[in-house]
Amino acid sequence: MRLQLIFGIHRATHQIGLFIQRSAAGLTQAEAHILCHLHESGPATVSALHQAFAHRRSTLTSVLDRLAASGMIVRESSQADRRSFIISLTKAGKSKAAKVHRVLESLESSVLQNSAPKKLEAFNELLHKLEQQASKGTTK
Amino acid sequence: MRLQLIFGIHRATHQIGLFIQRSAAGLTQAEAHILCHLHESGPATVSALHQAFAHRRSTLTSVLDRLAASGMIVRESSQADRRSFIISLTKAGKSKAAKVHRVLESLESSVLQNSAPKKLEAFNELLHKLEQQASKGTTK
DNA sequence: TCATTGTAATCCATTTTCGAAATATACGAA
DNA sequence: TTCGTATATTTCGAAAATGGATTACAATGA
Repeated sequence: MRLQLIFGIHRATHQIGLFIQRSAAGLTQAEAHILCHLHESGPATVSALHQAFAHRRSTLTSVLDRLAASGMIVRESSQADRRSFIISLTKAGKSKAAKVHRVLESLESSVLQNSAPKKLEAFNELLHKLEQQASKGTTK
Repeated sequence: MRLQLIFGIHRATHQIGLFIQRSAAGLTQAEAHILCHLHESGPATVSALHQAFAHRRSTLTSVLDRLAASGMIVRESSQADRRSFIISLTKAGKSKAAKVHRVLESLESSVLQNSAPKKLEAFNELLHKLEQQASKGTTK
């Protein structure tokens, strides 16, 4: 039997990475994603970003270090839980994030246009099931 | 507007990576994928693998180096085109590949079972469109 | 044939990602 | 309070991925 989901997802991920490189000069795929997430959902903790993308926490630390070094984000320690940091976009970060988000959005919409909503639904359903199954048995 | 496809794909990729680590001791996600591909489709050139997964060629070289070093694959230069190498599984590689393939297959089938074929179709359609759009404008 | 251009894959230096251990804070129970 | 355990994040060194230059071969046209 042929693997039908996994290979495609893997290839798509790489292709998206290449796309980001071409269109978002100077940003890593991870960096672009994080900026976009912050753009969409506002300030977030490292944990939240971890949940959103399933990077390793230490990977996130590096990515955030880079984004902070280039002035895109700031870390402020949360007063609700002083172990946590709240990551938020700087002015420069907001502008960059908006730009990248626009590009990715147009990529998505060019895929989704003329496509029945049912299809998107089915796509997300399978993807979600896959994530669940893959993370089954993981306590954390 | 919210990104609906890209984030999910990214997260799923990572999750699959974690899954592979847990179930295929000692293999990288990339290594596992390559073994599975060879298992499914038989000997292949580096280019073919490149097309299948969209890794950078230099990345593939490293991955293949590792797989060769651990005795999973061999490189034989192609006689049709002596610039190319044909990658094939060794005995040990075949056994490992079959094992990993079985695991990933069962992951997929647990996702696909009880799921209308239409859904898989829709999934692949969107994924394929996405790849196309993302690689648009790329000569190579 | 020769020169030119293109393709396949690798090598090396650099960047990114990661794992394990460490640091700091939170929280529940004795 | 004080201990023990759990959570949030970072640090640091190592492994993996990458970009650019390089080598080797192929293919085309004069």
